[in-house]
Amino acid sequence: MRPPRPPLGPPRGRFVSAADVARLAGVSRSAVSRAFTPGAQVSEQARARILEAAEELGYRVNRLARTLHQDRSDLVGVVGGNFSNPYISAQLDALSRALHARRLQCLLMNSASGGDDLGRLLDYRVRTVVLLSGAAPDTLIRLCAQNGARMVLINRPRPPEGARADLVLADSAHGGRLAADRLARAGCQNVAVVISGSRTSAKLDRAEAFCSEMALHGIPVTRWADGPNSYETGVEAARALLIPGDRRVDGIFGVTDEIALGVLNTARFELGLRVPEDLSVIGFDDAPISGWSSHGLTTIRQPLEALTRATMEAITLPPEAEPVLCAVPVQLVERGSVRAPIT
Amino acid sequence: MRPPRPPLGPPRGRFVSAADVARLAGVSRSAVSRAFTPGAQVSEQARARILEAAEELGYRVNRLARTLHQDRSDLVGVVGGNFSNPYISAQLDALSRALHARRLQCLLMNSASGGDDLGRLLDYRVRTVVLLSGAAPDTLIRLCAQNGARMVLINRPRPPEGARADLVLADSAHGGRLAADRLARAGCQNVAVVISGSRTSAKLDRAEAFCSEMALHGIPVTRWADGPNSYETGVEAARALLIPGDRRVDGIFGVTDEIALGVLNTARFELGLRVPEDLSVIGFDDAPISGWSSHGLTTIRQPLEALTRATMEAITLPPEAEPVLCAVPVQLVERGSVRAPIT
DNA sequence: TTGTATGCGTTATCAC
DNA sequence: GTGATAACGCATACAA
Repeated sequence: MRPPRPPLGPPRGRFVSAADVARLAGVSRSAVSRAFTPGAQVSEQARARILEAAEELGYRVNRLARTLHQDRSDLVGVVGGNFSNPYISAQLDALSRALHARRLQCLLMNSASGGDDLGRLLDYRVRTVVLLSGAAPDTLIRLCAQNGARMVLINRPRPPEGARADLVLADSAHGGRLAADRLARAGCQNVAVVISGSRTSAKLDRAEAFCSEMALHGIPVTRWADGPNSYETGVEAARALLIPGDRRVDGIFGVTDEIALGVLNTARFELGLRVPEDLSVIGFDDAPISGWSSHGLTTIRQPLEALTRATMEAITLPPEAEPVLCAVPVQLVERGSVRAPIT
Repeated sequence: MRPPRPPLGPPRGRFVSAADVARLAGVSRSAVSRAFTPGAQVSEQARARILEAAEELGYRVNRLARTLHQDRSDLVGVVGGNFSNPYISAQLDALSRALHARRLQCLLMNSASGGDDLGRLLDYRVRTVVLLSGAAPDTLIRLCAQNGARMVLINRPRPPEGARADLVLADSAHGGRLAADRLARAGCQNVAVVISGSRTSAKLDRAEAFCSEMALHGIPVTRWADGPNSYETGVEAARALLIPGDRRVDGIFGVTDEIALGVLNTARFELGLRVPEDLSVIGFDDAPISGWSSHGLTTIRQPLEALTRATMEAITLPPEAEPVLCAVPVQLVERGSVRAPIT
């Protein structure tokens, strides 16, 4: 039992409650509640007195308690594995802005921090879980289904049959083909694709489509798949793939821009190759830094705005709505890291 | 009034509650509560039955309701203005990991999304608010104080007298001096400092210290302050500052790495200057991409680990503990964008 | 060890 | 328009 705190006293490490405000304003708790509920019936006079008291005390409606009563919070769980990845961080920036605009809150979870306690998001009664990276663990899928929370997977592997999840997918296959065609047009004779070892399906899809398309062109493809989705992976791949010789690799597709930038920089500054004269490099994502003049990376762009818009649509669907599938088109962005087409 | 849902029925858009579990396990609700409270008294037998039922239903303790009872959540509000900034995103990545390790949750707020509704964080009864960018609005400071929430400011302006906030500050003044001394040793005769227009005190401090130190060396400094803390700001500053002439600027200090990279790239690729031969560039932060071989930016490093550790210490302090001030040392990192010292 | 009763801060329902 | 009262899901003091 806590002692009733004097209305104007110093903070005691406790949050101000509606009861505190009611006491100061000389009204009942329900009146305070109504004053903060849009469309509720309160006299203008009482309302003003209440708001004044609230302002004085620094009162804020406890949305946790409100959620209790409504069984649906305005929290959205956002899961990512590496927020310093240039594309992920751009995604997060755009998504958090968009959530904020719809008055939803972003409960962030870094899945890189070990044990997949992603289920903990449900402890906070998130209305939706959004996955930016990693595969959706079966336990999480089941947990969301059992608790009626929506799930939005962005460029993630398609979950097992019967799992209810919204899918936002950039057109990986088309992107992979675009990359392949571009390298072919550049006259590449011996190309490689660098995939991270994590083998997320979106990245695999990009690589698969790239390989199939290259097969049509009759151009051999070396596959390099190891390590996380990171710059260092690109660095190591470049060191391994770009060994001098008469059949040296002359074109590389990195399945993410971060990987491609690792390849690009290693080729240029460590191995002394000229890009695009000696080596053509193409990426996938179109992260902001890819356009910097220090890189000039030709890449397959996943438009961030479209991705974010589709994500927000799925997020704001009512819990019982059928899952949606949203395909986001991609496009080639020329920047100069691939040789000009031969005519 | 909702109908009691069949234990194994399909999800009805509602979260599973302890009552549901109790029903299935044939025990009271309190027993369920105890089974999930570490150190509570439950028979091993009941406990097993309860956990099994919980597993089957996909039950998760509602931490929102638990918070209600404890008046202290494990939510930490994290405020940033631009998550795609290379240093901020690295900070966020490290911080979210560290929070997760202490079983705290990260409630993210993007302050760039307009109206400073930062007060909304308190609606979720966050135990602490962490500011990564922007200045702390007075209203937020007051709100936190009145509600007994801690506040941690990372490289932010010192709040008004009497405001209780933990401060984590990299040694801006020392960093600014280090930058100045380094450019002086490189033989620069005419330097500039590029500050963002946002004028956060940490950035101003860096610039001030730089200017004072340069004055000691008798080297004139041009100040350029406009635009946000972004790459483009560096680009525009470079275009404006690096006009050809016999007294051209031969050294530039960018108060953040992102700005410095904008300067560096513009000088190299747009203006055709050689760095460091024609122009020395030095930054502040040591973002991961500054070390990439495409940049090789000499910079003042704020060690991320120390920053994060200090932040976590402040975050985990009890609400009533006195505010702490933690100074984080900085150091010069040589990478080649500044000319070798003249002897 | 177990269940009952109470309180946490809120909203919704109900008399007045 | 207003105030009492009953939920909401949980933890806990207390009784059994």
